Amino acid sequence: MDGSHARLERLTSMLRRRGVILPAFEIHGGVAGLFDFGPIGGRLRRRLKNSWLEHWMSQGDIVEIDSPTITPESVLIASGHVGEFNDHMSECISCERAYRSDHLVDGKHPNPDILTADELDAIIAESSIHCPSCGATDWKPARPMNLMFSTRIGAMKGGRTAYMRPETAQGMFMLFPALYRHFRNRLPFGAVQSGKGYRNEISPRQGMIRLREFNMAELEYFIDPEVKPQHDFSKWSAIEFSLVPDPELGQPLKMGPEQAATENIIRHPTVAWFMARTWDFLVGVGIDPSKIRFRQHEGTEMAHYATDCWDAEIQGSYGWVECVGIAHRGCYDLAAHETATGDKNLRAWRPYDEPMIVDKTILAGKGSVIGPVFRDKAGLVNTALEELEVLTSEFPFKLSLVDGTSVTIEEDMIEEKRIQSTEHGEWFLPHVVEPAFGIDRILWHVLDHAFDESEKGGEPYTVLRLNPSIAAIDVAILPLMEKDGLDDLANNIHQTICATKNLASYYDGSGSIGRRYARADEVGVPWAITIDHESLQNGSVTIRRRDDGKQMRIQPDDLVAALASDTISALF
RNA sequence: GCGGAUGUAGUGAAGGGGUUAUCACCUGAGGUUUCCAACCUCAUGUCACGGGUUCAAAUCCCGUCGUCCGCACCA
Repeated sequence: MDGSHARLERLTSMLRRRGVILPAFEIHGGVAGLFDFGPIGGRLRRRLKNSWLEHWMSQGDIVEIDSPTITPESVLIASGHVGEFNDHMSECISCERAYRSDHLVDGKHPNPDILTADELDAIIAESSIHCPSCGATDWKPARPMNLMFSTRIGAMKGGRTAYMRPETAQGMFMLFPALYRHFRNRLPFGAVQSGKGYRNEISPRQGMIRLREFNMAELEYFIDPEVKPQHDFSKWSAIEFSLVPDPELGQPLKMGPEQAATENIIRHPTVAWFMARTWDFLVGVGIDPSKIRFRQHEGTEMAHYATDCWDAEIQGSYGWVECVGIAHRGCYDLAAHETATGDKNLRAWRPYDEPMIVDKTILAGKGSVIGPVFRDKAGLVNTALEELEVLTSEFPFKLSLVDGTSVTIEEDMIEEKRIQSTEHGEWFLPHVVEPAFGIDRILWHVLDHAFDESEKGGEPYTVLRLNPSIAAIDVAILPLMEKDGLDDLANNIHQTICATKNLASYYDGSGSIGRRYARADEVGVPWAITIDHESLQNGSVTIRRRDDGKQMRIQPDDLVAALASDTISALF
């Protein structure tokens, strides 16, 4: 443990020293939970995000959207975040332990969630709630603990309360009608969004693991709950995942995704599918496969919206850390927004195989009687009669109208009528499966797993074994000496590479060649080229592979082409 | 949020009421060097922030902020 702690300190030091990840606002004293991505980290994160986007977009039925980070309060009330995030805490005066106030009054009130701080304090005092830890009954006043950053839209007094979004998912739900049109009314489809999320954590700790402003990347995949999903799991037939089910349901085991879905360990095949695709992504960006496991949320731990949730956890310097949450949210969100707004565009249309002929017997008002009796209310009466679920044969009876009044219906006012209609399908709320990725946590573990300490000539030697597809810098340009025109040639090559799409190089001419290799290795540059006197004669340069130090000569044009097409490894 | 520890160049550390704050590595310049942290010379850069005590504060005191550990919390 001490050894791994020391390694963690060396890693964090290196990340600061080399401009990968640094505490933000440091000259003003710093702010916990906020980090800068420096010249290496910024590009590294960009590439990780791009890999993520490409990974999901490659599926063909997924599009990218982007929505505001400032979110009106009503959206987050509907989604449940305002309630969830507005916990009150009560602190015991004698032992100073803090507990959630609503948990303390559990059982003393039918719905403790909705109580204000004063109401909570009143119940705690009246019922002389004992501290679960020390048994005392004296409590400090309940204090709200809002985990969202609040702000106001609009200046002056007329502003509207808003929050910085705690997740990007709501953006996708807001855009459901547009997505549904985009996909020509056909499920399943998905939308991804990658951006900032905000949570005003009480005490951010553990470096990049718990942040106040963080990079999240979420996918919402909308499905028809009545259609059996068709997923091809053959790609993972030989792979077994480490699965940790809810302890009440089963023991940890190793199993492929298809079998786990078949045996109902993973409750929905689409969740299994996204777990498998997530595994591919993580391994593809350089996470050690043996350090990935999927853990099922326990019933009590499940987020307010989820019906089944599996976290992809990655093992690193901080132990097992949740980096991806793959949740089956059911129709929770769309239903909540529909209820809150009354908007009917959050549904999808499911055609029946055969049109359905619906026979209905209704009580229809006789216009000649209803009209004169009820006059301007006659229309309302007719509507109410048609909507009656249970037909009565007792008269007279009271009929409630939508305007809140009620009228008395006599037998002679109505007649039974059979009507027949043909229904071709129905509107339903799609279900959604949501893989949500903490980009910063994944980036941290990519660095953690790539950080390789060894020895070279008796000296400690550090190599960041980043996957070339996400390494911040593709190639280091090293003139053997900065004279005789070697530096000019090196600079030309540097310019050419930087001007090539998706490639970045850096020029380093100071210090011995070994020192410069070491500097490049430390930040994970996969390739280094040196320019020597032979380069001046025939143009060729030496290319060195980071991971084994192997070298060969190559023409700069061929090098750029091979780098751009990612075929350079094949040359060795 | 509570308790404990702590904050000195980019990194890691030593020191400490007194005039120019020390060391190593790193970084930069020059020299040397024909491919894996070599060597020589020189140089840049630091006492977290704010207040107090004092003739004098980086040092003592208080507060704030940050960091680490424990408790609590953790879409």
